[in-house]
Amino acid sequence: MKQNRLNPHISVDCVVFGFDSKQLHVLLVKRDFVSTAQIHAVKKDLKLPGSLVYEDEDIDNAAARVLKELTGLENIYLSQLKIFGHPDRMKNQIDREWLSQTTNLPISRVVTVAYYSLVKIGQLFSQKKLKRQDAFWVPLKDLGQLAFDHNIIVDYAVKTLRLKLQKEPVGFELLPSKFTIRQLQDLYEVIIGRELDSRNFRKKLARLPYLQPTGEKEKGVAHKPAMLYKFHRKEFKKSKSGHFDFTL
Amino acid sequence: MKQNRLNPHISVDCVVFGFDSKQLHVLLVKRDFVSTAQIHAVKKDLKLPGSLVYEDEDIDNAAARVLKELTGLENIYLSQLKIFGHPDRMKNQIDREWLSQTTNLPISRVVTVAYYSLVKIGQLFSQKKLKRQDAFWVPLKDLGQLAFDHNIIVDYAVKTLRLKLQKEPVGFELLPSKFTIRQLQDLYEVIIGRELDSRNFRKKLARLPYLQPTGEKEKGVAHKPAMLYKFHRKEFKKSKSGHFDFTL
DNA sequence: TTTGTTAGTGTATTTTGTACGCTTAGCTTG
DNA sequence: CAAGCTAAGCGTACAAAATACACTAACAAA
Repeated sequence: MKQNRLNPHISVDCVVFGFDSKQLHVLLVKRDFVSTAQIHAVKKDLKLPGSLVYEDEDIDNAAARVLKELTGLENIYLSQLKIFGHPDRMKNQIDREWLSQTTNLPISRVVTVAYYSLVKIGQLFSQKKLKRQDAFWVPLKDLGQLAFDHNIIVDYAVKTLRLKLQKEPVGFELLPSKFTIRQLQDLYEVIIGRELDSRNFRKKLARLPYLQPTGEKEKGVAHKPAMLYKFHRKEFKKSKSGHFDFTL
Repeated sequence: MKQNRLNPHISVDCVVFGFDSKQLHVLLVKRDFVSTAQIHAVKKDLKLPGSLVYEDEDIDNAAARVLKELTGLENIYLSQLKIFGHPDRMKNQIDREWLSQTTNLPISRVVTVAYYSLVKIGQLFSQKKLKRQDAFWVPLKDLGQLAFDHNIIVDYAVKTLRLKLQKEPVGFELLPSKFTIRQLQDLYEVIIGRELDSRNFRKKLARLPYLQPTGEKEKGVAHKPAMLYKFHRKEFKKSKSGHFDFTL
């Protein structure tokens, strides 16, 4: 199943978000590339982890495989974001050169399927499985210019993340398994770009059956230590399958 | 721009929803097809309007073009739904035969980009531009078996429609430009699959700046005639760009 | 022991959701 | 032409949720 031919028409790209209790980051990989013209600045040589899919491979699987190959991340929930298929999205000469060098295939037009995902940042660097050391967390705020149309893809992913947050408590995916309320609130503030009242935030949380205190407390902080909480996935699923709201 | 080569790897398919004040319908087209083996039942020969994209064509444009070619529908807002790219999605022999007959291309694997859209049913049949008369509205409830993996695509589209309704007042797209509150409520009840209290429904509506009475009334009904309302798109956009909610 | 810093609780007010009953306008039917 | 049917449209009382705002508690560092 592995050593198949590559399908030179369809690729996948993954936008993986991480949160370090300060800001949102995106996982990028370095593009090794020797231009025929000149050597390019490092900033220009970052891209989303992505690649062509195999002729005989499901697209969703391809995304998971590529992410693993390029970053070592495994068993990550990837969600389809959107397809980017403008015929000119590869018009940049550098991009075309890179593609033909790395694939040895005649490339005419590549349609890419973008995926996005949320991970706890620790997960990446704690893993020994990192196959290549050229995967980086880059703060969303200073992404600089990426290869291909990857800036557009990231922008779209950020919007989608915000929308997603309007309906699902997806924030928990970005935090360690035990976290404080403050961490959760910081995360929400970063994503929605607005400050929240911590008292009302807590009040909302108190109603949730799927947020449970662990009994443990934070240690080594220079102030009153906070309670650590866990997200109970099973409880969440139970509570979710209830009513159904609508908007007019 | 038109008479380009077809890209035999990527197709588009459109799930177009319509509402006839009773139930939801999906727009389907007949597939003309002479099987080498036998003639198939009509039910089996319905499919979503869709086709391969041209080599040099933006995917979003392709969806609009195909929809127009197959159904006459034009200037419809199409939204990307999901990509369906399982390698076996074309394993059915009949589907393969049909494809190679209609395209005269060597087809190995086709990844399709599904789009969905909401239209007022009248719009289709009032148009003279209907190029082919083999486009039909079929009630969602009795779709029967469709070609390819189109049943899966429709199911996914229905789910997405429901989700969409949780965040945007997308219902107006399905009604004629002037409609009664009752029509709007019926629509919502069909989509969310639950009855709503009409008094509270009205109360919610009363707060919306973008729902405006026209002054006209229904005619020829065997009861008190209802006021006709309009959806004001500009007002809606204004009101939308305000706050930002989130879910925990 | 004092100081700085964040955790964590409480209350009053406003807004929104929910449940439910009655009157009104027009057509239909005897 | 009057009585009756049907859906429109309004109003009220109660519950739940969002919002605004102020203080005490626990720990580390100085």
